[in-house]
Amino acid sequence: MVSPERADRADRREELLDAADRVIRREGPRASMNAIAAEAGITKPILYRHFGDKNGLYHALAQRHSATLLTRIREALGAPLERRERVENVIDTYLAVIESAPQIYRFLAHPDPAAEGLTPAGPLAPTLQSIASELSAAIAAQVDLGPDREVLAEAWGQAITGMVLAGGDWWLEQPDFPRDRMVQILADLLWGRLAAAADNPSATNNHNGH
Amino acid sequence: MVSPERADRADRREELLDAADRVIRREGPRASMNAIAAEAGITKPILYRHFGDKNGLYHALAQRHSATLLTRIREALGAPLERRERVENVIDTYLAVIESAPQIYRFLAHPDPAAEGLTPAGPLAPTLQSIASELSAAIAAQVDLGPDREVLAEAWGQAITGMVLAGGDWWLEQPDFPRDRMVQILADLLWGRLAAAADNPSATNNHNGH
DNA sequence: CGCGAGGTGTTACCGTCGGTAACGTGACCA
DNA sequence: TGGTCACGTTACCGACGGTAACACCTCGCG
Repeated sequence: MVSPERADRADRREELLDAADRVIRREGPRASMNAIAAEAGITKPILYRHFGDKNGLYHALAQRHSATLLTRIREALGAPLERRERVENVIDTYLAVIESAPQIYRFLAHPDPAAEGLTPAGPLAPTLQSIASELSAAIAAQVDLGPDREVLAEAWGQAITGMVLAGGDWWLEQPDFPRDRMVQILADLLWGRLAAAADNPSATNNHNGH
Repeated sequence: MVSPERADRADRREELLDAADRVIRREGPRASMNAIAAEAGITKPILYRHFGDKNGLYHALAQRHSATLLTRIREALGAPLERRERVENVIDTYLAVIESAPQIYRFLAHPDPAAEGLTPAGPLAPTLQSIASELSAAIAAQVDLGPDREVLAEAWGQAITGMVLAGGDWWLEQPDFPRDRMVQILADLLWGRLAAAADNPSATNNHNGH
């Protein structure tokens, strides 16, 4: 074989994940097992020996990337800042990551739902579920929300994750849209700016209209 | 043929959509064209003659359901209420719909991304994109947001849609969780309750900690 | 040295899916 | 009667996820 020296199995696994990473970066989250195998210079059965099935590979690959993302989010969540700055920090961290590797991010956030099927743990991808949990825990620990603390924190964790997800998806497609501006927009939304703003004086459609 | 009288083509199309609807309700959004054809008592090529491809069928089916959803959302967005009540009304409308037919809703919100591929128009499903647009338009028309009005409205439309989507997904899986309570939780979030709440006095992890 | 064991790799296949080509069949109309 | 046209079929294609079966290479051990 051309491969010079063969490392042990764990290293080999990392090589395969590198190959999968390259293919997904190039072709998006719908890369086929054949394509990944070809990129690695081998054929399908080897992939299956290492990862069981496509979900196994995707799971391994997702863990790899989400580990760093989760770590950074966790840091941002625990940073000794005022709450507004902390929230901005978390959002900025997320947006920075998805900006730096959009294809990989798409793979993490919008995985091909084929074949995994039964995920009763909600339609958020596993990585985002982890983020949501982290967020819920941080809210419950840091904010005084009264007796409904736990439920509120959990629901809000999910909702905020979905909010930043959708906002980030949209932002990625806006050309020349500064990241810090998007952070402000999302933080402002969370800060109730929509609720606090005045009615539009020239409104034609609101309840003052007619 | 067993079919007694054959209606004209448009009616036939509705019959096929009914069949697809039944299959999706039973098997979820991943129903195969074969299964749908079988449910309708015919074979695949007829489906393809009517709908072009799988996306055509899905699109037709989505329009059918999203039409009513969009109408109701639009009504709620234009209702002559105070803003908070209007927002609650919109969220409640959405949650009521997804509660009444979860499988259909999942089909609308989380379609099988196979084969449609190139949707550079964002990862929100088409139906949700419509909702987001509607929402953005309503915000831009009704709320005084200063010079950044349009950008804010568009970004918030996406973000709020994602927020309610993720929140709704989570809520669907909580047993015995009253809908109006979830509406309040989401509206409170939009109203900045997270931002306004006090720090948790017994916090171990916040910036007062050490 | 011979020889089995086990890991690495292959080819060739299966079932399913979305999608299509080619053909049959009936009603309707000049 | 013969032609046309829509409705329906069977049979197929290529791509996919996944697997069985076999080849090779190397290493430890008598």
